[in-house]
Amino acid sequence: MGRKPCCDKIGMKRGPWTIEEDHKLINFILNNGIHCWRIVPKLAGLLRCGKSCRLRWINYLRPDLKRGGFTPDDEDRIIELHSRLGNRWSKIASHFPGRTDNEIKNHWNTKIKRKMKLLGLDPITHKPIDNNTEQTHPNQSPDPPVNAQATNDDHVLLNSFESLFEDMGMESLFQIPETNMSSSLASNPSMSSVDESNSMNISTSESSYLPEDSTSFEQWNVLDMVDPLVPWDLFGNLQDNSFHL
DNA sequence: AAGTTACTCAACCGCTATGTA
DNA sequence: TTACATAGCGGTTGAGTAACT
Repeated sequence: MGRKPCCDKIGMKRGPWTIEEDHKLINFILNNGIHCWRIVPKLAGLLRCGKSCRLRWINYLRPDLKRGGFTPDDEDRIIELHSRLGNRWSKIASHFPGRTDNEIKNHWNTKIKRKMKLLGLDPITHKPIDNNTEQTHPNQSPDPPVNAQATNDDHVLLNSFESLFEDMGMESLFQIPETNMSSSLASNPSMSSVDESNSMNISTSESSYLPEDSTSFEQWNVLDMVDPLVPWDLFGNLQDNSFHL
C-alpha cells in the first residue's frame, strides 16, 4: 500500500510552456497515448509534474481543440447552461465539442459576466438587477465580435507541429483525407478512457471552424496511424522501480 | 515615445471524488 | 476498512499585451 506522490515541486519547471516542451509532450502522447499522467513527464523527458502535463494537453495541445472566439449563439447557450448548471464548467464545456472548461470559464468571467451586468442581469441568479444605474442600451455591445478569429498563435503552433511531424518522418500523414477522431480513439483504449466528458469525438461538420488555407488540426487523426514506439504495457514493470519521486 | 491602465487567458493552487493496495 | 495516489474540477493569479492618456 501507499503510492508515491504524483510529483514533488523540487526541480519541477513552472510557468509558460516552451515549444520544445510542447513537442516532447505531443510526441510522447502521439506515440503512446495517455495512460498515467504521473509517468508522462518522466518518459517524455519533461521537468513538469503530471498534473501540469495533463492541463497543458487538455487546455492547449489536444488535437480536437476549437480555437477562436465564441459566437453570439455560443454565448447564449453558455448563459442558458449556466443558469441551469451554475459554475460547473466541465459540464457546460461538454456541450461544446472542442472547448475546454477553462476556456468557457475564462470567457464567462471576462466577457459574458460583464455583458450581463451591462444588460442589468445578475450573472449569478440570471435575474434582473434592480438597479437602474447598471442598465444600458440593449443593442450596446461592450466587446467587439471576436468569433471565428484564427489567431497567429494557431498558425505558429501549427507550423511547429508540422515541423515536428516532418522530424518524425510523418509528413505524408498530413495527406490523409478522412477524419474521424473517434475511430482513432476507439483503436486506442488508453486514449478513449481518459475523459469521456471531454470526448474527443470530432465530426467533419464540427471541424468547419478550421481555416481553409491551413493544415487543419483535424489531421491529427495521425493518432490512428502512429505505431507505438513504446507500448504502455512495458511501463508497468518500470513503474515501481523507476518512478519513485 | 513613454507611462499607465485594462484586459485576456494560460497556468497554478487547493480541494473533492474515485480508484487501488 | 483504511490510507493513500491520482484524476479532475473550479477558483484564482499574474504575465503578457492592447488600449488609452
